[in-house]
Amino acid sequence: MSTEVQESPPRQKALTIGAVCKQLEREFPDISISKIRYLEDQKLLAPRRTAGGYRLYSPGDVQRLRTILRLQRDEFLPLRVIRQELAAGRADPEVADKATPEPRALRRSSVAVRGPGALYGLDEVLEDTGADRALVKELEDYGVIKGERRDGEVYYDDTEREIIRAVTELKRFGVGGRNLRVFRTSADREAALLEQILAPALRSRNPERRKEAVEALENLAAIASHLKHLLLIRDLRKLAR
Amino acid sequence: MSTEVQESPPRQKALTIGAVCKQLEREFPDISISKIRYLEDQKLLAPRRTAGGYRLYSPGDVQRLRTILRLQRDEFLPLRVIRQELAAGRADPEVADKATPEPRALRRSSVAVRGPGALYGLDEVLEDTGADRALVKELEDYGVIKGERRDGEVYYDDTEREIIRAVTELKRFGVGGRNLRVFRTSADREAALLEQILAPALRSRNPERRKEAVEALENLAAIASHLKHLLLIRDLRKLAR
DNA sequence: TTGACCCTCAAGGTCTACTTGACGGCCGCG
DNA sequence: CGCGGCCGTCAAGTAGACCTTGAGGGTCAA
Repeated sequence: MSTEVQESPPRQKALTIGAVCKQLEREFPDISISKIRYLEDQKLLAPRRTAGGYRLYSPGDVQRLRTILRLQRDEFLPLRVIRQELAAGRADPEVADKATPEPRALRRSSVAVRGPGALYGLDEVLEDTGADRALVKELEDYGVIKGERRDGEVYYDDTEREIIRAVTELKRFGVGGRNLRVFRTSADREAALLEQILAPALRSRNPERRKEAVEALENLAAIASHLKHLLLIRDLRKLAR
Repeated sequence: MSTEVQESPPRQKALTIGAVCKQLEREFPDISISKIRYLEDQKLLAPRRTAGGYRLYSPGDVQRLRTILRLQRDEFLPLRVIRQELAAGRADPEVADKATPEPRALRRSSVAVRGPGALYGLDEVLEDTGADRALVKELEDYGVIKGERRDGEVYYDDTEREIIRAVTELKRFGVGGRNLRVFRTSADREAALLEQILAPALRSRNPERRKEAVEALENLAAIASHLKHLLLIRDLRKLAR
């Protein structure tokens, strides 16, 4: 319940890389110094440094590392996905949590900016989302979705299908039509913001750099989505009382 | 257990490998004949064969293949683990069931509009998120977070702490200061929208109704967050070409 | 019989996740 | 101050997972 707050500065709890390694090797036998450094190289960690360049890991850093190793060992997640999960704050730092209702909820990589490319026919999408034809038309008119015309048929990708699903649900609550513009314009504005930041790299002729930029974009998107979510909650809490 | 095939009609839907491939390439664009053969090589499939050696896939085989591909794409499981899951009968072969009463249980990152619960001291938050004091001050000045003053100390709730964390990460990418206003104003606008819809119920004197309204608010917030996320991805895909 | 499809098997490619080694600097203790 | 034990970067190498390719040849249905 009450959060005990300690007064004095018990800061100073930072460890060197070797100490971290020793501390974790009981729980994760295949840890190593080089591996920890590698994880940093992959942008999964960012410990602070001493003047001389030594890495110093705070308890928070160590906890983050523990989470990374657990996701890797128990959930088999690739580092690229772990990075996004962490950026989006979607990873529970709790370890000894009580029963998880579902051992493994579907976790569809939620920030796949490079599309997988699966396409769905219109009827399939309608069936699947419970939307009606008029709604889809409306969304197309608003330019929210576009579909891909191919020999007389329209196909939608998975993001579009999910958009249709979400909008259908919102409609059941009475959010529809022009109200959706609120969402659209804010998304557009954020995209513009992110583009502005990454524009040079995205247009680089060096494919290496472009790949990095797309990855950064995915990470930024994950964090941005998370932030928006949090801000909305913050607003709604005020509302709810 | 002879492989006697009766003349009876309701069977005989076996497909050749090419046909299977064609059937699945909509849902799984990176499927290929060689990949299907590889999966068999890895003991994940065992279709029956014609006298001449051709593989013949029953509907059950195809379903199994679909499960494999889904576990691989959505759950990131390595083939070794998928093989075990299948052997243990632990994989759900059902996907196309239309009997979902509520279209979809949304259980994404929690939308706990009520109950903040724990409070965290400033130092704790700084330690934990890697933020610096100036950033927190800035966020307070912008009115994004507020903290709770209590006998000379400032405390933050978990949402605020996560906001600080997210903003800190964004900053590492070069998103800072006035750019954050984009996020803030869009969150505010959405909150206003949701309030407008639920205002009567929220202000009701009937506690039952108010409770319902808060629940609806949480649902709406979850869907709205998801939608924003999808829209952002849609925009970014265009960006990333 | 013919052309599209399928077979196996060996070799090779690409990607992720590290490890190794060379060369050198930092840190604290006596 | 100097010594031994950690720590730093960087380039190169390794191991395994997951497929693809290509050669050489057989099967199937019209």
